[in-house]
Amino acid sequence: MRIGELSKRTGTSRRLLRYYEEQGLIVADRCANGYRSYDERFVDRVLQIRGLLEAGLPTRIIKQILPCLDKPRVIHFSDATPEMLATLERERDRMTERIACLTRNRDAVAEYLDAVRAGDRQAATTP
Amino acid sequence: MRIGELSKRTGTSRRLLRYYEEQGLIVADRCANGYRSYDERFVDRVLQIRGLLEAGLPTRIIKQILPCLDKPRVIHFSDATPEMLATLERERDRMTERIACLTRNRDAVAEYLDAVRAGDRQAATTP
DNA sequence: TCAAACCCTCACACTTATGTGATGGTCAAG
DNA sequence: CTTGACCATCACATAAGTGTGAGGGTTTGA
Repeated sequence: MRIGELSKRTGTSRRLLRYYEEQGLIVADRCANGYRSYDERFVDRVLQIRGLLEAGLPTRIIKQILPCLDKPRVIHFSDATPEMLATLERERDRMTERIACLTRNRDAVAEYLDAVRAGDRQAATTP
Repeated sequence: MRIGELSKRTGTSRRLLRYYEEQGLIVADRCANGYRSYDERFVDRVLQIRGLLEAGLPTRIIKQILPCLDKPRVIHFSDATPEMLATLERERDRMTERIACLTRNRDAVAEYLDAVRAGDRQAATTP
């Protein structure tokens, strides 16, 4: 598929798809005419990237963790330098912190909404 | 406490504390000489703001959800317009999505690290 | 064959969260 | 009274993610 279709299927502008490529997050191959060519797997990959960006991770970090997330879990030990592993552990912990913070605050928002709704119900039944 | 102490206690630069104020996330009162003055509660509040920023929420949204998170759960129904409630529900759902995405990817990173460690152990015991 | 709809690269612009520095006021300790 | 450590505002700068448009090729269908 070409960039336009990938753009539609991921809800991501062409501009951004090119940007992700520039940042090394995806590597498209090229047709004879120079057009980028993507296969099915790019759809999920792009959605994953967007989810991580949305969750506050910078492309620099996403680039580092993406290779760990490939489906046929093939570990290239040559890639896994100690520094790399340390980085990944740090990122894993940071992600855990983010999850905790988001969960705490989401629950508080949800609780607030529930309370408002309870108040509404009471206000409606006891005027 | 003045801005310098709040900065130290929250690990947040003075510049950013002023920025958060400019964005309406915190409201400091002023001493006679114009210095900002903060009480204890600002420490947690600032840490909460940083956690949410870190988790990818923009100040615009943080400003909207912060009032729901106050401890003495006092609901100002006058504040709770239908649009406001709709916004909060949307944000709650977005936060839930972020949490899911982060959890998925964090688990994948953790799994990868575990696999590498298992491989190391095996490589070490069967050379 | 011509137009519409793609694609390419390049470049400038904007927003958001930040850093840094200039310029100057306040205050406490020597 | 001066020095150093605070504080204030203001302005300029930067990186990251993203939009937009110019200038120019390719493909496809009427």
